[in-house]
Amino acid sequence: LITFNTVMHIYGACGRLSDAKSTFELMLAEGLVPDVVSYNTLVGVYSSAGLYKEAESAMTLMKEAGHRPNLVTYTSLVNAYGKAGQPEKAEVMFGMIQRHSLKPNTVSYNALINAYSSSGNFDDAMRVYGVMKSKRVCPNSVTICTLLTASGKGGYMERTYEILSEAASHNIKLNTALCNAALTALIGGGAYDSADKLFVTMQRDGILADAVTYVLLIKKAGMVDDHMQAQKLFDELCAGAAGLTVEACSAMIDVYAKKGMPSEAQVVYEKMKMLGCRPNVVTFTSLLYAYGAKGLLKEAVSVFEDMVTEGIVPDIVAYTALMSTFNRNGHPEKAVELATSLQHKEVSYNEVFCMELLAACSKLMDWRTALDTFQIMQDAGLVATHRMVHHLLLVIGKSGRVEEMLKLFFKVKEMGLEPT
RNA sequence: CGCACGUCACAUUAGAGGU
Repeated sequence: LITFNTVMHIYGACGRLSDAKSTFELMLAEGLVPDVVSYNTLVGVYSSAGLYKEAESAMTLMKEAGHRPNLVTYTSLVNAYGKAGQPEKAEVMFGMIQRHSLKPNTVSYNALINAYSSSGNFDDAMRVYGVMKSKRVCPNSVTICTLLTASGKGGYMERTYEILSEAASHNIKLNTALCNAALTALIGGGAYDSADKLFVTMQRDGILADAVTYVLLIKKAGMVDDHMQAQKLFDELCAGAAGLTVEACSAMIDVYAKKGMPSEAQVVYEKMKMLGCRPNVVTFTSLLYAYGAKGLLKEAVSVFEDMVTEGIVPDIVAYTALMSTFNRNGHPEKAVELATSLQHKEVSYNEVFCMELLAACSKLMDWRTALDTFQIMQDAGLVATHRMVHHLLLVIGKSGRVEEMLKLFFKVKEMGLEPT
């Protein structure tokens, strides 16, 4: 039984949801009776993916089998809603914990705080933290880490130190993950000097920098235009004990991409392969961008092809980067063609992708495709933004279709998007 | 014999668009 539970968990951890589910079914077929942990694992697998509907039906399955959901089950569901970007529902689910006469513990509170953090709602994250303290539930280092992330995402970088002092007052020792979270908040808020200072403090206090720390520092170096420093850090990581990661390599390549140094990016790419670090879709996208931004269309396209040859499935970001390369290098028709060929594939459009497609339409004065794009967006349930609509109006207008343009203008207004 | 010990929930890092 424990073996099956563990296997399910492993599948879930690497995103292979259907394998996790079939393991559960296999378990039944083998005549084993799933226990509370089995069901919780199943709920947890779906929750981490933000699939709250599936998580809820797993809980229903659990009840039908005669098990009562426990604190772990409910906390998973709080997490499910958090991951789905629905903190209000997470809060409701949190309330269910008490309604079933269970007592939320530190992990439950952390999950709820993180639900608010993920959606950028720092105030509510802090509010829940306050409730947690008033109920005498002890915060731990995960709590502090989550709050730091919340402050960064919500744009309250200046509260970093205040939160760190919360850690001190609860006798929570700083660790690497905590410092990384603080560094992220500081760097995200542009407080580069403070970030440097914190890094010095880390070293002084013997808190080891890990691969995540290096990613942050490499990124920061890129942001202050110091690619030499970024490379130095990268070399340090390659040589050091922390271990090289794809994230670090991708970050390094991205620094060069943004600096317009594709050959240096290529060198990093070669080096990572030599060191046995496998490039992923992010790595390839950054490399592609490096070439595309420099006007090297052929090279960019060949990076894309290499990626596919390597058996890596391009995602929506990779496709968008390729489209943008076409657009920037005088081939908007290829961008449109690419988008058209995607209609049969398993990629879901997002707003960025649609904007890039619109940019192509605009260059081609292709108002029909532009309107189609808008329709596809609606069908996909994406909300129309002002930027999107402005772009669209311009394309149609510039194509000389005043009637269609006006029609759209009023249609959008009716949809509830007030003209600015 | 006792004790300890295995499976479930929470946090930090990389890529694309700008009227």
